[in-house]
Amino acid sequence: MPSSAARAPGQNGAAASRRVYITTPLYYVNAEPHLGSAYTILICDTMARFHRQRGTETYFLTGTDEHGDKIAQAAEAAGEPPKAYADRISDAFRSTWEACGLTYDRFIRTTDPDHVRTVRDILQQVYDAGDIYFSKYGGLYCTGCERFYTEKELVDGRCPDHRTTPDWIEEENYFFRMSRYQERLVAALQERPELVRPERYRNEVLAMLREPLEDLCISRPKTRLTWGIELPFDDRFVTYVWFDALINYVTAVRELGAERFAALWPVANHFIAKDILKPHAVYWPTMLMAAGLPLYQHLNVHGYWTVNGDKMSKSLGNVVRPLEMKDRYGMDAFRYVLLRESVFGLDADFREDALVTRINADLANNLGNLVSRTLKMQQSYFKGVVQPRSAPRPEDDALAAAFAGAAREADEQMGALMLSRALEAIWRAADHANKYIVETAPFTLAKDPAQLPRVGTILHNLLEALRLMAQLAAPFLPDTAERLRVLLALPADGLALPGPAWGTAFAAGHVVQPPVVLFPRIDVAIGK
RNA sequence: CGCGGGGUGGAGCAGUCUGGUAGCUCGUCGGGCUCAUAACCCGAAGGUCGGAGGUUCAAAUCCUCCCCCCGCAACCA
Repeated sequence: MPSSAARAPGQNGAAASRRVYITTPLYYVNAEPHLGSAYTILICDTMARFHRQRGTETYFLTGTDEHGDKIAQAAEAAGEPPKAYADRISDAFRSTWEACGLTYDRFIRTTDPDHVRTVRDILQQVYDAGDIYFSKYGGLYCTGCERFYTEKELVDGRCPDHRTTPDWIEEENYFFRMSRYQERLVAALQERPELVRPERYRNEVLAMLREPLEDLCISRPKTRLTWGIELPFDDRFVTYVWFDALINYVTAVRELGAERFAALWPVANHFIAKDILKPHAVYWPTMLMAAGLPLYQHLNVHGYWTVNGDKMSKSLGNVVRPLEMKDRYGMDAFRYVLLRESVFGLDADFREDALVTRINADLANNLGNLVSRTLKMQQSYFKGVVQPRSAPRPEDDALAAAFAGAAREADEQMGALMLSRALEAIWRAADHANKYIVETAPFTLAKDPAQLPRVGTILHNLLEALRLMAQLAAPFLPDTAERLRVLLALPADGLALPGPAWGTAFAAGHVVQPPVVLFPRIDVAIGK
């Protein structure tokens, strides 16, 4: 049954249309994966799993952005050709994401031939349409940095890095007539309030657009930079890295053929962090307008992570690496903490002590222990054999209702990108199941043989609760959901939605497994 | 006159858009249970929601002013 959220227009259009296209940013290959890059892709992975579980056609894209000045310089510093350097870092991303069990459909690289082709096609098209022109550009250029500076960026008129006075140089370049699309972009933001969300970022974009929009310089002369995609209409220049990178979102689905492109592109959901808001909320939609393509469905913007209250940086040495967290705590636990401890759109603080507390409280004590006690009783009293359910009592109905309510609320919250609240809702249902055990006290009833049928019913209900926990938690904790599914001896597709009605998933004679510890409690003092 | 974010019981955070019993997790104290990962359940203490003024029958929430903290070089989601 479709939830109210799935039907709410604008709220959850992706679900309503039964297909969704999810993208991470393309990670720039000048640094290796860290907490921030992991967070974005984890949200995307969770959303993708959520939609797939509901039978929504889902395409999920990630990849790496590999052209531009900074990469050329980093490669030189590393004593490698740019492509070899990009290969190396790109592999680091891919292998990290693979180790994390992420379920993207394609890992695109801006050096991929199909992408290069698409970029050149679009450039040519926009050029032919008259939205790209050739002009002189003057600016303050630091030869040490090989880049232009604005007056504001200079410190006492000097380059902040080299402390030299930049030269005024003039250069001829190609420009994209972005200014032409300013009004249309403002109109789009007003007509579709959820184009950029949460609202704080939409407001920020509207604030940017109160100033006149300048045209965008989209080329770099090869005399200055060769590591890029050559302009199709002038081989003396390569493409500015943002113009190149953003187009990846189109490349990936264009390669799937015209039909799927037409279906998937309008339901594009980009997920980004707030630092790259402007390219995605201003450059990209105007580029799409110029290319005659529809705008994306949503630009979803999240906040930043600090670490123990500090900005995460290499110089502070507090960079959190996803693989280290996975090795130390397990991928599901790491996923859970990131998604539970942050509110989409707001900044969040990562603290390892808070992570341990959260894992112990929610995963070990609440969910893990619920699994242990339920399966243990099922084992002790019935050797794992599921008993028939007799007529439900009010407390049984209340348990079922708690899970139905959690499912509904999780759906609603996911539609609004409130992953943390979806998890809260699901865990309230687990709470309810723990209370249900105390309330119904099957361990007391079991002492009286005459009460065994009631005990069987209670445990049957609890197994249903575990099944729904696995089902609801699956997008967030995929490995745990799978382990639970196996413990419950459910079929491989046993967690898909909509699943069997409450009380009908376990046939007579069904045998479940003895308990295992899903999440060992972590000793706070040691950290494990 | 820069831009943005934030100030909510001991700690960490939701809630503010769409005013109406101040909520969650952890911690503390007391009790219960014994199926369970010393887990689970119940109860309690603890907050003038940064300050001042205003609107309102009613303000953490709307308006005005003020104070304080944090980002805005690079790395980079």
